This record gives sequence, C-alpha cells and structure tokens, in this order.
Amino acid sequence: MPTNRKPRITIDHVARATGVSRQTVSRAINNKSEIDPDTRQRILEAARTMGYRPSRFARGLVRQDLITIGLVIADVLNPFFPEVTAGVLEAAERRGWQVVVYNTGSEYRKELEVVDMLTDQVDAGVAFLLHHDAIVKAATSNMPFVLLDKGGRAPAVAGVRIDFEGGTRQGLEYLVSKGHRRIAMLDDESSRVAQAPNTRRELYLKVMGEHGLPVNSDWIQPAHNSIDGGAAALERLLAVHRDVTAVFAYNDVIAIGAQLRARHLGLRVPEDLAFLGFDGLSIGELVEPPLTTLHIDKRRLGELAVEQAALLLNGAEADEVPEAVIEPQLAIRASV
Amino acid sequence: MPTNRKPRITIDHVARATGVSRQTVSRAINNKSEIDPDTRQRILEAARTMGYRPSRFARGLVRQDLITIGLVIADVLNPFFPEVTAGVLEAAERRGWQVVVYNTGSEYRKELEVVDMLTDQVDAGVAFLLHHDAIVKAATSNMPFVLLDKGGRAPAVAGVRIDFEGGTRQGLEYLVSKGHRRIAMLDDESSRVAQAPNTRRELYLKVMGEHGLPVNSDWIQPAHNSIDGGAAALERLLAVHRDVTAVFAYNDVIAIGAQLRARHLGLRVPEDLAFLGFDGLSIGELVEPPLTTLHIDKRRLGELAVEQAALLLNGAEADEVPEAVIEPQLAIRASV
DNA sequence: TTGAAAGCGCTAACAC
DNA sequence: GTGTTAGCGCTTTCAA
Repeated sequence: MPTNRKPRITIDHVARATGVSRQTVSRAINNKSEIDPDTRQRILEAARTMGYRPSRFARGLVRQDLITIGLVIADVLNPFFPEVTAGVLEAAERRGWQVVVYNTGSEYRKELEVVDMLTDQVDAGVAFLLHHDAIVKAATSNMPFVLLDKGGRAPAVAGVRIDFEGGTRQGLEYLVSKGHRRIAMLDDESSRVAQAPNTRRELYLKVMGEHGLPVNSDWIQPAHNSIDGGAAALERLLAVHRDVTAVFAYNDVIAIGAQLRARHLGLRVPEDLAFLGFDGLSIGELVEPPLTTLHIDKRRLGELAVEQAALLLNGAEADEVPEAVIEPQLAIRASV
Repeated sequence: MPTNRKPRITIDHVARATGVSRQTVSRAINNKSEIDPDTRQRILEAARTMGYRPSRFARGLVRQDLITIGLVIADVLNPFFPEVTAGVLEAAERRGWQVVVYNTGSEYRKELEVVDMLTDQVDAGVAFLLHHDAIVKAATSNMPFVLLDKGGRAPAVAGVRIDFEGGTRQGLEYLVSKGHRRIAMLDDESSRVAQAPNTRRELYLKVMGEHGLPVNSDWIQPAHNSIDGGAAALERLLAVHRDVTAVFAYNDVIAIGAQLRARHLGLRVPEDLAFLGFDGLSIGELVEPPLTTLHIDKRRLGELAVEQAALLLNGAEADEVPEAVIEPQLAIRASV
C-alpha cells in the first residue's frame, strides 16, 4: 500500500500565509475575543483552504483540561453493555470528556492487554473486568480506575457494586412464593474463573439452603453467555432434572435462550416451567411470554462509574470514594 | 467539589530520582534494547512507585503513528449499532487504532456539534449521519471522513453504500411471490428530514408501482424508530387500511414493534398479516414468529468503513476511494 | 550503554 | 489588537 501521507499543516504555515504571528492564528482558531474580526475572518478562511487542523497532542500538552476515559466492556453485542455505554457516554459528555471504547470478549489475555494499553492512552478507566489478575493490575496501575461490577472486593479499588445478593434473594423468594420448590440455576460458565466472592451461583446455593430447598451442584448447569448457550444448557438440565419447575438464570440472555428452547420442546411457560432472568434487558419484553427478571438500572450504573472516575481524577484515593450500589428490582412480567 | 489534582509526575522526576538522564528513563519505559538490564529494572521500579505515567500528548507530538478515529452513531441502544461498532472496533484494533465513540440520537444540532468536535479530537471520522448539513460539514472538514451509509450521494464523500434498492426489490418481490398485493409500509419518521436520494420509502413506491400494485401515501405510515413506535404506527395503519395483508417496515425494530402489537390485537402472523423487516437484527429471531428480514452484514459494514478510513489516512482523496457496497440478503424466517 | 541537544505544535503570559 | 517568549513532556537524533 503506497502511503502518501500529506505533511502536516501547522499553525505556523497558516501564520506565514496570512502574514500574522501564530498567536493571532491561535486566537482566531480558538474564538478568543482579543482579535480584529476581519483578521479573524481572513485567518479562518486561509486555515480552511489550506486544510489546517490543530494537533490535539500539542493542545493537550499545553492545556490541562482535555480528558479522555477508557471504557472497557466484555462484549458490545451483549445488550447489557450498550445500555451501560449509553450511561457512560452521556455522563462523560456532560463533563466534556471523550470516551475510548475497548472490547475484551472476557478473554484473560485481552483483559490484561487492554488494562496495559489504557494506562498509556487515557486519563482514567471504567471497566468491566472478569479476571482477578486484570483487576489487580488495574487497581495497581497508578491510574484512576473504576470497576463496573465491583462485586465484594476490598475498597482498594473504586467501583460500583451491584447488589446481587439482594437481587437473588428477591428473585428466589418470588419463585418460592409462587409455589416453586425445585428451582434450577443456569450459571455463566465463564464466571467460574472470576475468583470473585459472592457470585450469583453461591448466592443461589445459600438462599436455596435458607429456604430448605433441595439443591446440589447438579441443579446448576453452566451455560455459555449467549442465547444458544442458554438453550443448550436447558437441554442438559432437563436431561438431569426433568422435574424442575423453575429456572433461575445467570442473566437475561441465558434465560431467553433457555425459555425459547423450552417452548420449542413443547413446554408451556410458566405453567410447565417458569423462567427468571437477571439484568432487565429490554429484549426480555419481546419474547413470549415476556421475561420476568431482576432489573438493573444499567444506564445509572454507567453514570455512577463516571462520577467515581471524576472523584478519582480530582485526587481522591480509591478507598475514599463513597461506595455506589445498584439495587436490582424485581420486574414481574409473565414468565414466572 | 474541592479538586485536589496531583501535579503530574514526568519523566524528568523519574530521571532525577534514579540519577540517570531522562533518555535512559525513556529507554526503560519503551523497552528499548540499548540499556543495561539492571538500570532498566531500577528505573521501572522507581517509575511504578512514583506513580509515573507517560503523557500521551507529549508522546503523540513526537511520534506520528498514534491514530485515533471517531465513531459517530445515532443510538447505542438500537441493536443495529452495536454490531457495526463491533466491526469497527475489531478492524481498528487490528491496526492499533483507538476508537472514540459519540452518540448523536439523530438530532440535527448534535450531529453538527459532533462533526465539529471530531475535527479537533481525532484523525478520522467514521459516522452514521442523517442530516444533510452535517454530511456536508463532514465532507468539507479537511479530515478523512467515512459515511456508514453513503446512500446515493456523490463521490465527494467516502463511505459504504448499503444497496437498499436491491434489498427493497428482493423483499417486495418475495412478498408478491407469496401472494400479497396490499402491502403497506412503516417508514422511519426521522428519515424524512434526511433529504437523501433513494430512501426506502421512495424505493417502496417505485417497486410497488413496477408491480402494478395499489399504493399511495396513505399506505405509508411514519413510525418512531423504536419498538413502541412500530406498535403505534401499526395501529394507525390498521385504522386506515384494515385490508392490508403484509407490512414492509423501515427496519427490524419497527417491524418487531408492529408485529408484537398485531399479535396482541389478535391477528395471526403471517396468516392474517405478514411482516418483513430490514437489517437482520438478531433480536428478530427471538420474537414469535421469527422475523423475516433483509439481512445486512453490519459487522462487515463497520470493517469496510475502517478500511476506507485507512485509505484516506494514507493520502487518498475521497473520490479516489473505491466504492464499497453491502448487499442485503433476504433472510427467510417465519413472519411472511 | 548513556547523555545532551533539538524540536514536535500549540497556548499562556506578558509585552508592545 | 498583535507579537514575543517560554515551555508543556516526550522521543529522535547525534555525540560521548
């Protein structure tokens, strides 16, 4: 590929071409007041025809208020993340910040790479990180870092905590109140590696135990985090426990895949088998019956994370940042 | 809010602290070879404990290979865009580029603002722009700019063209082949302002005319680009044309909203009313019956746009960049 | 293997 | 209203 990059046109070129100093050009470009309107006009026109564009690097070096944050998500295609992203973009825009987006696919190597990269490229990171090592790296990176799902981690990292325990409790109690006793779980297979405390799976076991309901590990099926993954996991589950009456899924995506498959198998939802999701995705309203779920305000999650990043950028230490918590709310639709 | 920003730690501080020149620090940080391993180790450690992070601005000023592109989309929450974004992120990552994301909500003022902003902040723009003025501004901005939906515009702007004509033709012919003659359209209300040639609406009228099918403007209902918008538009449509047998929608989101509403109204799909979408979103597979649609390879769209941006960054003029076209493919599911 | 000098493109501060 | 000077933090020469 013959690269044919044009040499950069600088403020000096424009200054020379218009016979003024580069300071005056700078004034024109930046809409400063101390400049003759005619001069400004002349300079602006010359700049435009010459193809001048200010260098963000030179500018950033001089001004100290150009802030860019890095948003690290696991998967743009999972509808959970666009909603978080919307919140982050909006909150960042209000502050005049730029947002660079990175996708990790929850891969171990990729998460580490991205954290490294961020350190060089942005002023603060807002990240959804699965792997413990990546979280440690982020926490010790000398850079303001906010976790989008802090889980039960120590206050050494800033982040938003989603109250999965409250959510799980609320959800399972609702299932129990509807008369279900044989409740299975479809877990996210990749969350096994997370090494984080209080995973949804442990909470499920705990809460089930509290209600004296039968569970052991074969009530839990790992599922790939996708529609198809949920569908496949449901089949595996039914092969082991045909008598299950309700399924509690790791998230809505898995729940939807499972519910769809259940209906294809001829089961009635919720009469034969009930489904409870987690996340409150809007696509849960499109399926039949609409998915009952524990709704998380994902937009707010993004906004809170940006607020924490702002505190860190202002000099706060991670352990001084007040904890932000998102409480899942039971959204009763029709699948339970 | 008491801002308490720490003064920046520079390479000079690290140099002084370790008793070497800043050159040597630079070598250590950048993993250059001409440096004593022990010295490197010592420096790296000092840098870490001092909290040193290189300034991207200072670096960017010196090196010329740090590229950032701006991705401008209409709405992160519309599932069309995450797929495009995935393609853009992947292609950009392969090239080592950063991607800054902006959301316009298709608002006129916002689009103009974002184009202005981009000019200062990134090296090239990849954008989904609705409004003519914003497109003109982008095209004349002195900056490499690629449109994600070039439509039938002149070659003065680079961009990917989605062959809506081919798609519309394919779709309508399929409806006709299924025996439909009274086919209505649910148009996107905001595309009215676009002033672009070859809109889906005009294509609908044209192709319907070619088949000698009855149409006039009341067969077209404008819909807000959302599930609820599609639902509302369907009701309006049925109020005017109870005898319609098929609905061709501007896109899948509108089609899904309409189909959902039709079923709530007690209509059978496709027996009483058939639905044809456009875009090929994966959420179309979740509804019942799964939505027949004209599938667009959105990921590829994003990749092609990045490729064009690369050509422009290498010095090509917009009108030299070879045209890239995406052909919609009829995806027959079950709603027709 | 290390250091010194130069300069990337811009704006802030101050002079005129 | 405009120009001059200095310097932001770094990497790239080049010299030692």
